Amino acid sequence: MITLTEENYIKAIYHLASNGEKTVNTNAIAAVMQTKASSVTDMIKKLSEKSYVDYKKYQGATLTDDGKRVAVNIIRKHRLWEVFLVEKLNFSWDEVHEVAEHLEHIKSDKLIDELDALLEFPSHDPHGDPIPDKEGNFKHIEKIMLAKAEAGSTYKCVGVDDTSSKFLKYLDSNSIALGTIITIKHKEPYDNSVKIAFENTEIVVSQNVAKNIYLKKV
Amino acid sequence: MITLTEENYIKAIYHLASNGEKTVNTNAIAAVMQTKASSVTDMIKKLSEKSYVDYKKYQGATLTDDGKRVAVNIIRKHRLWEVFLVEKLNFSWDEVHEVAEHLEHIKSDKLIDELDALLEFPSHDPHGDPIPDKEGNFKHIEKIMLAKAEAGSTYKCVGVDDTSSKFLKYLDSNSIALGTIITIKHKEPYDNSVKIAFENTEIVVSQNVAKNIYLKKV
DNA sequence: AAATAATTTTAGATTAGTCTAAAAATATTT
DNA sequence: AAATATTTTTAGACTAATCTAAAATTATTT
Repeated sequence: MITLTEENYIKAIYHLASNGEKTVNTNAIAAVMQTKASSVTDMIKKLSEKSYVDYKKYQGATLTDDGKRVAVNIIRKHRLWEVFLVEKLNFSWDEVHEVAEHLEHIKSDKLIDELDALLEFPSHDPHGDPIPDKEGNFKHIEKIMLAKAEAGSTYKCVGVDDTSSKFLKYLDSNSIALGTIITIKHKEPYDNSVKIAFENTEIVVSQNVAKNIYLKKV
Repeated sequence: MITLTEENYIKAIYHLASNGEKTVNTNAIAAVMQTKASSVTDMIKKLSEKSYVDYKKYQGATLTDDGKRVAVNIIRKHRLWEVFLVEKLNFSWDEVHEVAEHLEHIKSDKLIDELDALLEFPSHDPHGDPIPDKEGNFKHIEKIMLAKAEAGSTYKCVGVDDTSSKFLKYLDSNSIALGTIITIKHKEPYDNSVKIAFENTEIVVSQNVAKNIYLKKV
């Protein structure tokens, strides 16, 4: 049996490992889990005993294949529920994350498989993130940060990194959504802001924003 | 903040109070919660401090208005999720209870209101139990136990008491469902079994079964 | 109304997850 | 390479929910 807390730690380790190094350090986990390093050490030991992570003292943690399987399954559930909330329950993309954080822990294979079918096997969630299939395979989409896009080129918006309500509402208020076709007009070296054009509009976005939008060349 | 465990105790007390006396004793709660009387005492004290139950030592517990409000809200969520599982995810009525036990604890008003709308504001769950509205009002259906129905009369099946998978599968295998029109052919005084007729069939059901089926005169 | 039985509560211990404060190990600076 | 800073771990304590065993109360029987 795996507890709710264990699942959340595994998920945190998975996310930390996927955007960066493969071995995850204690403080980083503590930051994500909003807890103290000492608590993380305790939990890592427990997860290590249960074979969800490999752990050597002072050397950080990495997920085992078993741990990865658990993480991907939770992510599958989280993203399917997000699609459900948007498609069937009229949630907007900035409202789904928190509720999905709870729904993702419900354990029932039939529930998830039928939900998947009801939604017609969606490949991406409302933020553009890929949804793993039953076996845990995802289609990796090649995408680049807006911050790294080249001036003069045109792209399609295919995802966001920050899924906080605040950021998504900012995008809404600027009419940027998944699928929006964006041309890079100018990259300002001084503050790394970027001038972009789409649908008769031209706006300048900060570096912070530019790092949280993913594009694909068109 | 109310914990998962507290919610489950409140629900248990509500159900125990609604089929019988208004004051619920410690051992009865322990039986429902599959725990020991001493644990129940501890929890009742805690719920009493939080004003969800009235409690005097050795005198059992009763829900306060606040406690009832919590209980009815959980029941609303439970029954809406059951309808969702049957109507949208192809669950059968014997599969829904366990999953709904978990889904009922997800806290989001928007989630439940939108779910209610998606299901077109159902009045009853898959077992015939009424679904409270947002304000906690349910329409009380007048119904009688099959065991108390009178010989010679005709009724419609409107509910079941036991929602265990075992019992519901028994009903399925005998083609008894909500809405089935049943005529009482004979009540056997020896063992309180009942001979019933419906749709070209005649079967005898035991007293145990007869006590778990609810009928309404037609 | 005693005696006995059943129920309920208390006292003290246990587990999961957390914390603080101090110690140990590793990394960085000088 | 020694000193300092940072990170991680340990030790011991705390809370929520549970348990066992014993004590207290209430209910039932004789």
